[in-house]
Amino acid sequence: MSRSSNTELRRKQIVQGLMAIMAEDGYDGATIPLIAKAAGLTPGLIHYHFNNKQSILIALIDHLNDSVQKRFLELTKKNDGAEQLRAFIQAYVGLGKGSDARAVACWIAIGAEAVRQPEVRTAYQRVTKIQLNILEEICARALSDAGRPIKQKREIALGIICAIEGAYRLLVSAPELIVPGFAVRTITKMAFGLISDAAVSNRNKGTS
Amino acid sequence: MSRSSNTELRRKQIVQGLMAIMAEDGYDGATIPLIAKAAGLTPGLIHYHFNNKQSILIALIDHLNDSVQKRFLELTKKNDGAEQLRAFIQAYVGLGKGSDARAVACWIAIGAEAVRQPEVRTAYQRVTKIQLNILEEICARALSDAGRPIKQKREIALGIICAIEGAYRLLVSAPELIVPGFAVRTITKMAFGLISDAAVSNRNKGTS
Amino acid sequence: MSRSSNTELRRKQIVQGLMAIMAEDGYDGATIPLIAKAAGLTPGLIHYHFNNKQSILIALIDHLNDSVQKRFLELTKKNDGAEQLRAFIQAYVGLGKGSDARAVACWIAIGAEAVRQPEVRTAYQRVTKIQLNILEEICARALSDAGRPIKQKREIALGIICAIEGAYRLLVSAPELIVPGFAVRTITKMAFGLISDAAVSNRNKGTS
Amino acid sequence: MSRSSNTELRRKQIVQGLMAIMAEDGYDGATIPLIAKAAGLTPGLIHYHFNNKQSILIALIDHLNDSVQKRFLELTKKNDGAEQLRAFIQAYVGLGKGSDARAVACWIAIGAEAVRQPEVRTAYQRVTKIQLNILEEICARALSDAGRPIKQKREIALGIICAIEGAYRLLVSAPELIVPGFAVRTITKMAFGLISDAAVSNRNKGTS
DNA sequence: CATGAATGAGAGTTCATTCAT
DNA sequence: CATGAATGAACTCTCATTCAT
Repeated sequence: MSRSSNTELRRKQIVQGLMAIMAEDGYDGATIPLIAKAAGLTPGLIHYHFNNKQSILIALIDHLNDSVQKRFLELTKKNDGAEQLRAFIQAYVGLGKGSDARAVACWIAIGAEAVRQPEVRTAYQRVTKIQLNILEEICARALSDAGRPIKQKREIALGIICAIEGAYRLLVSAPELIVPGFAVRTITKMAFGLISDAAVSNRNKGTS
Repeated sequence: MSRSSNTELRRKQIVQGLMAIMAEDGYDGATIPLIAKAAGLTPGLIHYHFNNKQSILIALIDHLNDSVQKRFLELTKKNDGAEQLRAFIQAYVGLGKGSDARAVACWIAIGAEAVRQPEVRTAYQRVTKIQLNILEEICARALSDAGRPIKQKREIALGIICAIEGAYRLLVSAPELIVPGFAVRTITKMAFGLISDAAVSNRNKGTS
Repeated sequence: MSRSSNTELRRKQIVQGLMAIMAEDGYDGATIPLIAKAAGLTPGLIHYHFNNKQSILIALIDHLNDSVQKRFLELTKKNDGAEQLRAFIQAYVGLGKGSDARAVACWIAIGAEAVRQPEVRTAYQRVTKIQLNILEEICARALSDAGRPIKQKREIALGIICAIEGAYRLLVSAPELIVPGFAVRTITKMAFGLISDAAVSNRNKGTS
Repeated sequence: MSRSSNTELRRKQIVQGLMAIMAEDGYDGATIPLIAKAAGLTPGLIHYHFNNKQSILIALIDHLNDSVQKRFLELTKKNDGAEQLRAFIQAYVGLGKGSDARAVACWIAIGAEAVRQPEVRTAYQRVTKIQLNILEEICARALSDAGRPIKQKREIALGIICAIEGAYRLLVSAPELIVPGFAVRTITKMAFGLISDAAVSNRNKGTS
């Protein structure tokens, strides 16, 4: 092998450094010197491997997407729609089961940055859409298994994603209010409530 | 002899200024000069009426709590638990119905700041708890009306709050993914799913 | 008496306020708001009674001069030169004997301000000169009593003033180095050393 | 590969810049932009080489200590205690003989800052103690040479230090009162007065 | 690749002073 | 006399970014 570039290694170090700092200090609090220190590198080198601070954040978003998808794949081997749905929720909100509190804290900060930085919003939407599509398929299967029409798979998936994102919020922003184990338990109930409600939902149309 | 105080007026102006800027630029992007400009005041005067930037944020949190509660009170005149629950969800996620997209964007930024600033976290938790308590009482009534045990009112309320907070996130961070009218419709379904599931939830205990 | 102005009272309050704050925070640390608070007044009123901050300082210098002179007059009733010299040193460095640690700390800060503010320097020199003149007379009497020529009264007085000012410095800037009771004891010795040396000082002329 | 550091050079420049400005404008008057200008650097660079303004001051205190000690070593080659004592006083108050009026003005400002900044007080006390220890040894030798008990070396040294510090004060704060050449001449007399008084000081015990 | 010095803009904050009330 | 709101300048300090070495 020729003397290989260590760019990929460095980029990983830097993204990990951003994650470590951002989890505690937010995006603005994650300064280049702090990221460099956490990564064991010098500030100048950061800008050799990344054009600017924002592009590190984009890389982190992709990294988080990769790892949550990997975790999902590990957990779901079942063919049954309901089981896959449980596995999905496990993978996303089951903190302490392979998940990472730092990643969740970063994700909250990323959502806030998405409001103001268009490029970040695009990346945030992209990975959210990927996960939404996965979940939509799972919902379709679960609906089909339950003998319900799959027409509402999109809104059901969106509802579940909302509940998951909201649980993240409370977990990092108001941890004292959280009942242990609540998140997986309750979100699962909400998800299956939506699935079983699907056939009869026309009754509630007036409520929107 | 002495001048009459206009501090309350000024403080309101400043809080409104913070809200206007923060909705677009986040907390760190809302600099004192920008807030002052938005409020039609000079930067020096900001610090005459507030000790520091953080205390403006705390005041904004209280203001948001006040207005959302006021909106809730306006919408709920019914005695029926289910109707109150619908009204609550309306009040909180019914954007375009007296709600304010800026307020939602701010709330997202506040949750992110709550991670890193202890005083902000305290304030965030305080108002979340207030709303959680209100919702808990509504859930208790709805459960009682439906002939279900009210034991699970806390977790149900938490689940609904999660869905609402998560909907906020998507609305401001990934607006393109949102189906119009989805939020009120789906969160209402999830809420009633939890209510009607309450009596039979022992079956699902293994899923947590 | 007619409705008298309270200007003199207010000026005293303000000067006392400056002294209280300046003793701990220095001249720059003694901000108008802090002085006002210490004086139980409002910041705006400060500038009604004094043109600017510097003029409060000048007033304080005069006040300190007044009180140290008053203290000196109380202590010296003797006609004997040596006794008067002892009384003078007592009055100036005898902390704990009617003296005021705050006044000493202020005096140090005043000396530092004298370097940069010409008006302050003038005031500082003026009161130092007053005290120098008093001391010079005392030295002249002591020299005369001892049968020495009074020609060196000026330099002797200056030397004693130096020792006193230096003792102030150490007392407030390096209190841990001070041996209790050292100041009065040693400065008295140095003073009488100069007095008794006066007649024979020609021997040492080469040392300057 | 990596750049060689010029930090030491820059730190020296900055300390010199502080000294130049502080001698005229005091510590608070020596703003970062002024220091930078005097050092021929940009304000931002100041904080690259020093954590904060206070740490520049601490560095200056150490620098002043170094140079006064160096000056003392140059002047004293004698083994005779009395000669060393003369050399010490020369080194410390002999302005115009290798000394620096700016250094003296800074030293006055440093003493004033020592009152309010604990870290500065510590540094001030540290270097004062170093010089006190040196002087104490010299006094011990001089006392021994004169056939006196050395028990009082500490108080004698303190008294001389007081006189020196006080002379500094008058030199910069009330220069018009100073007689040329007075300082070295008179302090030397006071010092030798204390030395020769040592054996008979019990007589004066009542005067403290 | 890597270092770390350097820049310039801009942050939050404080202040002496003024002045309408 | 007295208040306290208001101003504008200046402060220390931090930062993303650049670039000579």
